[in-house]
Amino acid sequence: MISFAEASSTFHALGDPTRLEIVARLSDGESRSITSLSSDFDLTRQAVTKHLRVLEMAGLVTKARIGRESRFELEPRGMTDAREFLETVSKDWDLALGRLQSLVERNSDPG
Amino acid sequence: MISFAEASSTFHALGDPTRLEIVARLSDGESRSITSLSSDFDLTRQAVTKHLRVLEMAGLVTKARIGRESRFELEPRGMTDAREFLETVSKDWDLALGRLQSLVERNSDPG
DNA sequence: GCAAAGCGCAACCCTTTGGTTGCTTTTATC
DNA sequence: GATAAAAGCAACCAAAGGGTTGCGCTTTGC
Repeated sequence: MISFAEASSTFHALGDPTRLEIVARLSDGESRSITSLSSDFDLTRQAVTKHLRVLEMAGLVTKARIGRESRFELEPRGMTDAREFLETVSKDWDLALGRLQSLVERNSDPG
Repeated sequence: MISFAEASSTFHALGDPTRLEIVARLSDGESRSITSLSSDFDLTRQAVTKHLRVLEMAGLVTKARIGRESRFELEPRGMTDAREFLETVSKDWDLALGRLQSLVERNSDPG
């Protein structure tokens, strides 16, 4: 399982609208340069660069220098880890609710 | 589907270690008062209150005033929505990768 | 009815963050 | 080899975030 620290880092990276949209744009599996990504937003190249660094640190994208370009692509492992974290919490909840439910049924059972 | 704005709000709420742990502690399905939750952390009650407000705004927990207590419990819908968002992105990626894969196979096919 | 528990509100403080501008460095291209 | 494209680096700035303290309000309980 992914650690709490890693999970919160991943969620923090996804918790910005611009970064979330960058991730969504990269979900077509293709790599993009910083300039190319910047053209999608009303932001400076440097601002986008900073966002990409945050995503990279969280393990959500990977960077590759190709010629004079820095190309970024999605690292699906990061997202999978985050999903699994949420699934774990949800399962805990479901389980607890199930126990509660059976407890209620047992108590309301007049047998 | 959940909107980008909602999703980034949810991820932002989960992107803090303290808040993530609050969510985990509430995953047993039971409600807790602010003072009770505060005792789990080395933080002031007010600090925890602020975190709870962020979680509430993101739709991850619900608040209920009972007597002199404010009891919070997990709202699993918020987490489900976040999970579904990540699943969508992952599926897009898988799909794109599938297309890429079949393209490669077609081109390398000597037939 | 009074003390204490639980909470809300407001002010304040320091750090992080998201953004900018300006300048240098590396790589293509003609 | 000069020019332009792409990116990196550094300084700076305003706003948001996470935290605190202090005080007042409601509910409980003796």
